[in-house]
Amino acid sequence: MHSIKIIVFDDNKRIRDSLKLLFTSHVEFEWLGAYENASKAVELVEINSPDVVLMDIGLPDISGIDATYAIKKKFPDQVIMMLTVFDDDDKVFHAICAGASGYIVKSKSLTHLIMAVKKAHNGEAPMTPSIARKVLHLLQQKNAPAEADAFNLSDREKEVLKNLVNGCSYKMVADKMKISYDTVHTHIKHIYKKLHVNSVSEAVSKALRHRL
Amino acid sequence: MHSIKIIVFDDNKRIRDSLKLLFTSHVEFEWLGAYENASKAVELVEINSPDVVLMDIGLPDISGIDATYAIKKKFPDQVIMMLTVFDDDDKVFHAICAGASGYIVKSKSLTHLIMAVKKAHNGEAPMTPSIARKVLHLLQQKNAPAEADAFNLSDREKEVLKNLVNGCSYKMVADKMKISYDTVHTHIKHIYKKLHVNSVSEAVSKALRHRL
DNA sequence: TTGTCAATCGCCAATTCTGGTGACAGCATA
DNA sequence: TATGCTGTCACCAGAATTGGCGATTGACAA
Repeated sequence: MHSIKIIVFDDNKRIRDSLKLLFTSHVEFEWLGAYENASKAVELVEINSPDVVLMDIGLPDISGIDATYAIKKKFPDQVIMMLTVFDDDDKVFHAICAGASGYIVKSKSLTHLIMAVKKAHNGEAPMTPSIARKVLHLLQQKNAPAEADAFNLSDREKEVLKNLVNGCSYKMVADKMKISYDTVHTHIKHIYKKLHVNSVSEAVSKALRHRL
Repeated sequence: MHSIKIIVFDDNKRIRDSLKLLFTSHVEFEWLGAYENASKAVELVEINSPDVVLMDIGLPDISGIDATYAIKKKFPDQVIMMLTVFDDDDKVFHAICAGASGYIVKSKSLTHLIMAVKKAHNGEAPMTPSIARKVLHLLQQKNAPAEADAFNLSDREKEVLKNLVNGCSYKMVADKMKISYDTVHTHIKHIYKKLHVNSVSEAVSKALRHRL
């Protein structure tokens, strides 16, 4: 198995130096260089074709997150590991959405870092447990259970609403549910009362927002 | 710091026994017992008030995921760690949505398990990197970038659409955007052509689905 | 300069939606 | 038994939406 090519973007010279020392002293790695800002990140990745990119988040000029977006856009399979002192929800969230493959805080030991880079290169997603926790919470939030019951819609009403969400007109709903147009009308009137809305568009957006 | 109380749900006797041996031989833990099915999980948790629940996924009768839902519903802060041989996307996904605080595969060493339980108890979210990768992918999917450009909507059209999504009528949109009713009408006609729809409800659901 | 396109506005007719007031059967529950 | 809820259906009038047909302006590219 050949060596893992590493490139680094970090504005802190001390960290660049210590990373260089770390990776050049391990034969499993090939050091491609470290850069203090990510403004030329895409070109550098293109030229050097690293196996793993180590990216700081709080970069001047272009943020590590934007750089990650840019790199991922051009090289979707590029492995990028976020390496940072911050671990606030928002940063973590955006980094992940940008396509980061791993996320470890700088306070971790250097052996941890070595392991993490190997894992990332291996297609896994190393991250500190505290980060993992944030990620779990984010995912849980994104998939909060339906709040359908809160509005107390009857089964039939839910069915009508579902069809509305799918873009059906009154007639089409009537057709699909094999009931008369006027019944659909009645159901919808009830739905409107319960959801406190008064148009299909409001009902649809409320339904989707509350995952009914 | 007092000992961490552990309760286990796993249908495999061999595993129950080895977990018992493991945790009773470490003073940091207090062994509350192991059960082969989760049908009484909620009551058992209520009676024993464990610090950490170890839950197998592939349980007979009631699945570990359902049990997790049930426990979390009654005790939202309960720490539950999934302990399983499976790591397919779907199971992982559902376990997380159910509220699992950690997710490690059984193949990991016992020392790993001990560490993981401690971390989970400490509010972190231990998970094997391969699981973490799945979680990242799930989150990335859930937040896929807007495909707005695909439909080629102009800025103004996007703005109108946004207002429709918020449940505005033509009149309200006109008001908000300080343009005439007929202009709104025209914009909407263009939007309908571009999105290949012919009603607000369809447009709204398409917009929300594609995160425009 | 010509053509294209976004953004603005207008009018008209057909269709659809909305809100109101009814009605009736069935089912559960108090 | 009475009451309430769900689900079904009907009619009406006013409001909103939809799909045509236009039009003018300004910006930008061929």
